[in-house]
Amino acid sequence: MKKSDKYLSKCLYFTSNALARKLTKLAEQAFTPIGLSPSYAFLLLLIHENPKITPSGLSKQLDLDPSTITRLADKMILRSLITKEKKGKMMHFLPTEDLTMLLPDLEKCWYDLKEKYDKILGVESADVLVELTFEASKKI
Amino acid sequence: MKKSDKYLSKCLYFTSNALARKLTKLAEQAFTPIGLSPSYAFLLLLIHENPKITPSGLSKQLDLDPSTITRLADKMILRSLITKEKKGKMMHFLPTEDLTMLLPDLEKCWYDLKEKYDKILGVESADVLVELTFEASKKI
DNA sequence: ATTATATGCTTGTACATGCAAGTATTAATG
DNA sequence: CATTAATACTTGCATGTACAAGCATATAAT
Repeated sequence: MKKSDKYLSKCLYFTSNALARKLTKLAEQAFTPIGLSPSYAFLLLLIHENPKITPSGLSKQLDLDPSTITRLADKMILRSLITKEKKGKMMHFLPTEDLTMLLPDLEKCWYDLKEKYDKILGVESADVLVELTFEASKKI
Repeated sequence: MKKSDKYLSKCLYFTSNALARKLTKLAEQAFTPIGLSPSYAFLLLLIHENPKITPSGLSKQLDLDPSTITRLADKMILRSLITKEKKGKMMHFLPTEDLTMLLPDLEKCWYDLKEKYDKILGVESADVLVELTFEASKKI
C-alpha cells in the first residue's frame, strides 16, 4: 500500500469531500423532477416553515455564507417561489403560493433521495453515518 | 422539532456537504504554509508516488472528473511542480525537482490537518468516521 | 485499407460557494 | 446630538468542480 493511499483513504477531508460530491450527484438526480438542485430545496423548505426568516437565519441553519443565501434566494425570487421584504436593515423572505403548491413534490424528491442512498448503503449504515456526520459537523 | 430540522439533520446529502465544507476550510488553513489548496496537495502526492500517471488514473483515485484533473494539473505545471508528456493519446504527469523538494513541507501540512480535526473530534471518533465515510463513498 | 467506433484528454460554459469590500441601518459612546 | 462602532445584507471577484462538446489517437469492422 502506497503512502498516498493512506493519505487519501484515511483523510477525513478527502473522504468526506468525495462522499459529498457523490451524494450531490445523487441528490441532483432526485430533484430533477422539480427542476431545482437540492440546495434550493432546503432553502425553500426552511422559508416555508419559517416565514420572515432572514438571510443570517438561513445562513446559520444551512451552514452557508450569508452571501450564498442572497444568491440562492435571488434565483428563487426570479422563479416566484419566494419574495423578500426589507424592514430596517433586516431582510425577510416569504413563501409564495407557488411554493406552497410545489411543496408536496419537493418532499417527494426528498423521500426518493433518502430511498436511493438507503438502498445503496443499507438503512442502518446510512442512519449511523448521518448521525456521526451531523455530530462532527456541529463540532467543527 | 420542525420538519425542516429533520430534513436537514437527517439528510446525508446535507450533513455530508456541510461537513465537507467545514473540513475544506480547515484543510485550506492547514495548507496555507505551502501556498496550495488541499486538492492540489493530493494531486501532487499521487503524481510523486506514481510518476507517469495519467489524467484518467488520477481521476479514478481522486474521484474527480478528468477535466478537473486537467485544470488542476495545468496550474501545477505553471508552478513548475510537475510536467506533462504526451505519448499517443495518453498524457503522463511527472514530478519535478521542485516538487520533490516541496514534499516534506507538504506532508507536514497533512499531519497538521489530521492533528487539527483529531483534536476537535477525538482520534477514535475521527477514525470511525473516516472509515465509514470511505466505505460509503466507495459504494455510491 | 478505409471507414466506423471507442478511448483519452482538453476546452467552453455554467454553477455553488466563500471571502473581501461596499452600503445601509442600528447601537454605543463621547 | 454627533460621531464612531457594530450589525445585516449585497456585490465583485476568485475558485473548484462537472457536463457537454470537441479533438486526437487507437481499435474494430467491413
